[in-house]
Amino acid sequence: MRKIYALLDCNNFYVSCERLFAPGLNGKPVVVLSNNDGCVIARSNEAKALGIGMGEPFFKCRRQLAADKVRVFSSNYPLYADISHRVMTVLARLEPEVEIYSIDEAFIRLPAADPAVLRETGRRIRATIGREIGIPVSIGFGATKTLAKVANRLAKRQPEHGGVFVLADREIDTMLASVPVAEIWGIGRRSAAKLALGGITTALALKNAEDRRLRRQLTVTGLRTAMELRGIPCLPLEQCPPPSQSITTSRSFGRPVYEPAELKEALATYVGIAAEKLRAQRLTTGSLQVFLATSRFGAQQRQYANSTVVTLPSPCASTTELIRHAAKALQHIFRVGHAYQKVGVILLELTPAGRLQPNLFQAQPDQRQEALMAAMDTINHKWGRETLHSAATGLLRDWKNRQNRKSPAYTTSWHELPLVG
DNA sequence: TCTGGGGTCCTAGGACCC
DNA sequence: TCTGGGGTCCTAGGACCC
Repeated sequence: MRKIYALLDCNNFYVSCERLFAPGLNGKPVVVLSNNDGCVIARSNEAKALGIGMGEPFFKCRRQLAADKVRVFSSNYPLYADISHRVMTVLARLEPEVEIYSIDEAFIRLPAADPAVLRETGRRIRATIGREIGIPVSIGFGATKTLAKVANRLAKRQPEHGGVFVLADREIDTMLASVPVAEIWGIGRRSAAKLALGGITTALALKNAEDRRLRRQLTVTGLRTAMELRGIPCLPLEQCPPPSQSITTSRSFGRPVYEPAELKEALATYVGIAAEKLRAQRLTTGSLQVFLATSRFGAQQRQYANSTVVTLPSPCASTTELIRHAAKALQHIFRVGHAYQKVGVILLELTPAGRLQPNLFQAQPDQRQEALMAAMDTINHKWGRETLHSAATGLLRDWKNRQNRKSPAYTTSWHELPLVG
């Protein structure tokens, strides 16, 4: 049976989450900042209308934001993750074939049908999520994932469609002619520039471009995108997420850091978070990469960035053991005198826990360690991250980043429940 | 003063092997 | 002294995504 794809996308997701618990923000300009209050990463429509750009550094637009009375929030990921989960749960109840693609997007696959029928399906999903969760969403339908993305963009940009748009076969070319090629999913800045040299500036021109040339200029990924625009599905619906291949944790510091002791504390903290994610997915890591860097900006100081990979003696998921290896790796790449801006860790070679290849010299995995980690995860899950943490992560933690405008964790912390009246 | 964090996939080129 | 061809694996870097 012929299938059709839909993309559901939460409108201005982080801003919509903030508005859920502060309805006074509806109709007002609102933005949400990235970690460390660095850049603007979500904007309400009112904020977009004021000309605030996506990814704009906060320090550059700070005065404009204040002058225009824009409400500014630090990002509150526990809140957004929880609301996302609720939206996806409702969607999964309504539709059997769903791929959760990101925190605010999901692909749906459903039997092909008359555009009017699809439109009705879209409206029903949209209304149900709006009623039960309170998050506004847009839904676009198309013959492939890439076309569904295009349809979603039209649903969002053209209010007359009421948030739902079906890209019917006969109007595809007319629509694609009006879409700049850079806005197609999978075509970034670099590819768009390459294509422009050959006169390809619209999605329609990409659709009609010659295969050999696409293959050469943009590799198979570019060719796949063009095929998808032609209505030939090349990207499958991934209903169960494939297991992670790597887990990264890193943060920018709130101020430049010079002291190795502070770097070590920060690194231990991130290793602890990464290891917790690792255990939550029931994985172990076979090697880890430690990296550190000075700021990419500010030409006045010397820049330095380096990284190193450590292979572990045997696969491991213990915070304390990983901290030990990471600290040793850090010593290798640390150079005195630099103004460091960030440090981080990547866990690699992830394999399912339980089927360990034990080290020849270590008869069996350390069961006391495992029990300790399990207890720590349980406590932290119940009482909040880092209720219990390794002493290596420090007590003073003066290096921590800034988050001066954070809303409460309304739905995930007993201490921060919203008050009524 | 102040510029995020976490991922995936693809390719070219080098090392190594037979 | 000169001279082949085919294959795998690994890594770094580029590009893209949200």
